[in-house]
Amino acid sequence: MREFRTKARVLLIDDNADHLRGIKELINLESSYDVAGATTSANIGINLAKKYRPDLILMDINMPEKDGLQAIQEIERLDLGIKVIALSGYDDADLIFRAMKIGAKGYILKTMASAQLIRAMDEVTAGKIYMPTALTSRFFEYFQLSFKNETEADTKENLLAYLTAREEEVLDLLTQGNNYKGIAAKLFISETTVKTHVNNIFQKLQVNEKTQAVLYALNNGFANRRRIKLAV
Amino acid sequence: MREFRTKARVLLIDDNADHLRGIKELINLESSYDVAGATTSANIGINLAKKYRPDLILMDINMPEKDGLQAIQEIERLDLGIKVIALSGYDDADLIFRAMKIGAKGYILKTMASAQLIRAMDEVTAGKIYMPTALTSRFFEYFQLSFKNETEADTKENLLAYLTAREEEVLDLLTQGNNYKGIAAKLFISETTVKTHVNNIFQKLQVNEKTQAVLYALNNGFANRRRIKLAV
DNA sequence: CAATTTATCAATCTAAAGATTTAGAACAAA
DNA sequence: TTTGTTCTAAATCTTTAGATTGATAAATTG
Repeated sequence: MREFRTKARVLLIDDNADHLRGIKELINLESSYDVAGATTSANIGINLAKKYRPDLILMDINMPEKDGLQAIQEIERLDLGIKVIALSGYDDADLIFRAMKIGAKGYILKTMASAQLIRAMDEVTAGKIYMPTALTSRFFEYFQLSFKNETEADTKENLLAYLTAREEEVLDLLTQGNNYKGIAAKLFISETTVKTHVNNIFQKLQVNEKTQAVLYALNNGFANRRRIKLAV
Repeated sequence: MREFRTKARVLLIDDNADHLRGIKELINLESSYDVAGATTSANIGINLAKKYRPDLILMDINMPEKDGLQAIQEIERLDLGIKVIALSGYDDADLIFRAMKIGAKGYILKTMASAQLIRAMDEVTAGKIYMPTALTSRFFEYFQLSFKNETEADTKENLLAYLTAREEEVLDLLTQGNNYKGIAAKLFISETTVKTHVNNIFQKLQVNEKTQAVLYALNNGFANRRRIKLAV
């Protein structure tokens, strides 16, 4: 499959010149990829990325001069569709989490076999996100730990459950910053009715002002359920 | 390696009786596992989990009676150290995300080869978290999408930067649900001073009420910076 | 040093929020 | 059918919130 496409062009960024040379040779052995450039400087790497628009970047994230994670973020913000694979010496869960958060398409340890790197390059080139099984496990442990507190908070009774459908609508509009007049207009009801609903909401949530109701809602999974909070 | 340990005990929960039987036979063929129980009811399954304390649970998460995700969450809350692998008919990113969020140790599609299931069971029994490569990619796409808005939001000017130290203090107390009297008491200043600060905050954040200022603060990385928001 | 920013406070408004009581209509459940 | 819940609304009242103007002292900056 790979054989039938144009060779993917790869940019290498690693402050360790020896390692850089090693990867370069490894990739040159692979018929599917061309090394479009190689540099030991993150800043130069970012400029090369802009200039040569490679398909793929292998980025060492443990560099002294400039943080590799920051470099990845800058490249992602350019929005050039360049896929970045993070290379790291450490299987640190926080590093993995942060790299994936900012948009790395893969995360490989330098100690891993070259086959693993090629596998990652193949998958990422094919539009997928790739991470070795061992690191995936590491990532998820960290991920689940982040949610643990929140999940425990869920254990306590959620007063939002007592709200009626209409009260939820009103509260939802409150969490969007509306005042009572605005809510009345949007729901086509009178402002006094809104006040009635709001007072009922206060009773049920055991608060006595708008802002507190909104804060309760946001802290207890209401409204923008699109937003998932990660306590890290 | 597995041969030298006691057989791990597995509880099966799947509303589809045929599928349940299939998995049971599959596991019986595996010398490393014993089926400790099998049921088509999530509720009965939870009770069996309490009673028999299996090492592992294979939980179908697409059940009509009770949501499998909810069942996983209940089992996690029991904190019995039972590892749960989610079985699903769908490779839906949101389902995967939610299952892993609440603590599933693995996620396997029913359509996957039995070897995949055994692999997952082996890994999870060994204390790791396991997800097939294809699903991992799916998960991370969703994960990165969640963070994209936030990253972009960072790009736009953050009006919070214009606040003075005192104004930040006042805003912080606002985001904790205090009214002006409360803030005055906590900062040992008069209520009119609080009002002055609040009015200045409004100017700078370009809003005109307390709740909106609080919402702006929460949506723009103010205060609880421990919390990372995942816009999903 | 002069100018600016920041933090403090008062007084005075208007507008909005919040509490409380009462009540009719629609609807579902017992 | 009766009972209960939900949604609607008005009237009334008290309390906050919010806008505006003006003023002082301290700290900062040019």
